[in-house]
Amino acid sequence: MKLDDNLVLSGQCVQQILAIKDTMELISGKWKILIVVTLLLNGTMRFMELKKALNGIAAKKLSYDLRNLEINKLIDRKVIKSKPITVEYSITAHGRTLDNLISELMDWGLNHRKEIIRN
Amino acid sequence: MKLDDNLVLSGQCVQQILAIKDTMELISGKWKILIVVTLLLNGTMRFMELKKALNGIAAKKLSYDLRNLEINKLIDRKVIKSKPITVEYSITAHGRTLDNLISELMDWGLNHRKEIIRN
DNA sequence: GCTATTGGTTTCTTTTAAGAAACCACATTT
DNA sequence: AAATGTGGTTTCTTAAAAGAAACCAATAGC
Repeated sequence: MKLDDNLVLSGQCVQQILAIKDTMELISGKWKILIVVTLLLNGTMRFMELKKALNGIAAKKLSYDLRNLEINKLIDRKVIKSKPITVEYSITAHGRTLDNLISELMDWGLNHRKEIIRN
Repeated sequence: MKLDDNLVLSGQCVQQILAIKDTMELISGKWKILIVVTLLLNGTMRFMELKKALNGIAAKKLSYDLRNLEINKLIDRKVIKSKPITVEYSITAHGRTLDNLISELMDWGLNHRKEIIRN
């Protein structure tokens, strides 16, 4: 019976499916992946620089997403004791490991657009 | 000035960023990627089979997501004139091109878990 | 004393995603 | 006649994500 097969298959790859869910949770949302890409492209940036580069993001969303990315060790937050105080954000080594995934997202998206337009 | 540099950089890769957004829109949500993975693992499946394999999805969500995936040519919907009527869902050739991306999501997620647990 | 800059926080509102439950047409089985 | 299986739709409710606007502390410049 097919349903049993499904259950068996699902049972065999719980870890893999959880891994996919984990990744999706981390990168999904309207701004998170764009924040990462912006930092990858520009290197170290300050809060207001990011806000302007991301054109349209609310300060609340930016600080919220930055905190989330920091908790997950994808970006680094460094407070500079200047006057007024400035804060520098940059990608961590672990964050940089997202580049393959981001390339894949990009390549697939470009190809998908062709596929959808074609027909 | 740094802000100008950012604007220039952003200007140079509008297409790429749009491609990333496109892909994210297509795969984000709680169930869509799981539907694709389930169909990749099991081949052709009927509505009720999918519903049971996805353990917990509401019929409304399943039919909504299936329609969305079909519109984007990732899955194929085939009505079989049996009694009672049955409907078969399967991945299209284009949908199958998601496998690299899915592997990348999985690999990154597995590695991320190690990274987070480690420290 | 007034205004601007920096990096936020707080509060409130709107939009979007998701879930639960009931319903439906059609056909078969009991 | 009633129940069952199939593939949904409809309606209502809840939860989560996102946006807008006001506010704030510290400091500097005018």
